[in-house]
Amino acid sequence: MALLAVPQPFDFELTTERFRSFGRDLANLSVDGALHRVVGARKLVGAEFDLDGFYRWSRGDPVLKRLTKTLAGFRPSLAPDPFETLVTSITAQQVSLFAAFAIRNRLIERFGRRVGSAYSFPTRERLARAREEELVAVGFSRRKAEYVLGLVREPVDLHELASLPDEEVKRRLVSIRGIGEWTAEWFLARHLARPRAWPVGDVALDKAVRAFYPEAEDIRAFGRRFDPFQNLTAHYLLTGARVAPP
DNA sequence: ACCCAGGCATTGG
DNA sequence: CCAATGCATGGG
Repeated sequence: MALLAVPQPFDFELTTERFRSFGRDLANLSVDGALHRVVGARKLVGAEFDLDGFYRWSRGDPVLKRLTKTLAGFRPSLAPDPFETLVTSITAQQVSLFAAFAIRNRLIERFGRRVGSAYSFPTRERLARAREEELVAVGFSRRKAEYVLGLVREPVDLHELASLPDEEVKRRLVSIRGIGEWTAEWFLARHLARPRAWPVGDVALDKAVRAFYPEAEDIRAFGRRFDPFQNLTAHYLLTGARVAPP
């Protein structure tokens, strides 16, 4: 971390808050204030977000104006690897993040590689050799185990998606069984850092938006007012709902 | 014993 | 096109 150049402003505690709020996270282990991560540190601290532009733009919205002050320096952490992003999202579909983290930790312990006090996330190659029963044993539903095993067999180059526009990324991801709009939007938001990603259908985002904007009706339509900062807005509302509720 | 939680595919109208 | 249903875990 000492050699990592992070743009200012930056608040380490706020940026890593999510890794501590839903139980222990084996792949993003927070110990004694230091964040241990095997690879991808720059992504992890959200270095590529345009916070200055967001803060200037947010002055026109009283809710975000307050949140950007309260959460000053919060850089949404990004997921460094596309495969890990998708598998992690599958674990989080429908269930609480407490349950998702527990299942994900068991997946990592079972199929990942231990590196010091942290673990590397299971590779696509390793999970390609996993059996459905083994995934069920760590807590996946049978259906979700099918999704993961189907994903590892998809002939798609997940790294190539980074070069495509938002809509094309979504189109390709949603064509994969087990990946719907919610998962695709979070991929755009948390892996590719696309400014306009807006995870419609997310129950936590839905609740956060309604908490801060009681007048909100359709969340998809409401997101347009945050253009072109939907991604940062979603993250500030979600974290705000936890640490600085209205 | 419920109910909810950062969805999705499947089925049936 | 939309409504109903099953899924499996963790916390309240």
